[in-house]
Amino acid sequence: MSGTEERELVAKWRDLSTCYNNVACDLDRELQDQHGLGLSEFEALDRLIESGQDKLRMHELAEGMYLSQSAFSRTVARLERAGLVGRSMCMDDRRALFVTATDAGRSRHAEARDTHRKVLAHHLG
Amino acid sequence: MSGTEERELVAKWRDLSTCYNNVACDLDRELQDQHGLGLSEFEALDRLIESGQDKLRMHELAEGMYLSQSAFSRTVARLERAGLVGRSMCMDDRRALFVTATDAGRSRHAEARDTHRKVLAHHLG
DNA sequence: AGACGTTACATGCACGTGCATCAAATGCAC
DNA sequence: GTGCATTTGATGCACGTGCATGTAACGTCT
Repeated sequence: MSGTEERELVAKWRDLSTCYNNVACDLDRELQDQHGLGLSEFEALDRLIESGQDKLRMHELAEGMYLSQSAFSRTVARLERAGLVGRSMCMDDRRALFVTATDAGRSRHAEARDTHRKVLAHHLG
Repeated sequence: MSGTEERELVAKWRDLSTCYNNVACDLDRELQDQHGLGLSEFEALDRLIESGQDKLRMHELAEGMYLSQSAFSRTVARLERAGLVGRSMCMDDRRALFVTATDAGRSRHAEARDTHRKVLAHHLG
């Protein structure tokens, strides 16, 4: 690999990193300040509601979210503690848990959604 | 903003997020396993050495690194504890500290640099 | 049925991070 | 000069994360 290629590669990585961190930082701050939601909390709530399903297994909801299993488990626990989602037993498979959005969760999501989209539009639009 | 535009925006953000996390995760793991360096530690060391300067003020080195001042301070502290950089007083401004790479720091960087570039090439090449 | 590996979630722990704050040195106004 | 805001870097604290592990409920194979 030539020095020029290397420098381009590193520059590309720094751009990616800078861009991601700018958006994530801004997003987290806005969601936290205006709606009391962390970024991963919003992301989980958003995926749950946008899925169209009224209940999803933990494992299904976790798919595609860049969080470890433990981090995701705690994220849902925080959402539950805040009254935004509920967890219920799954009778087909008693190891699994269903996650459902509460009314409070739906309305909080509706509010936060605008903030989320606005920040994204500002950075990526 | 139309629903289509929104979905595109969210999709773009998820792509960015996914891509960044994949690279960062892989990079951190490889650097940690093979060279005992965290990602932010490598990044700081890399910027210090690639700067061409043999010493930089903390504040200068921190520029462009997506870390809070406190996180950066601790990152350099870890590098110092590992013997990879040294900190020395700056006589022009006695608040400031100079950071310099040690020989151990330079050789560790030389080793880790290949790993770093290889991971970047694999993901972004 | 019994044994064993696998899957789904939760939890103890160590660690890196950001925020707020602190101490010290500097610059600036007067 | 004195006073005060600003800058530089360190630190206490709370918190989110990943890793390893634990627990319980599957599935499979004999």
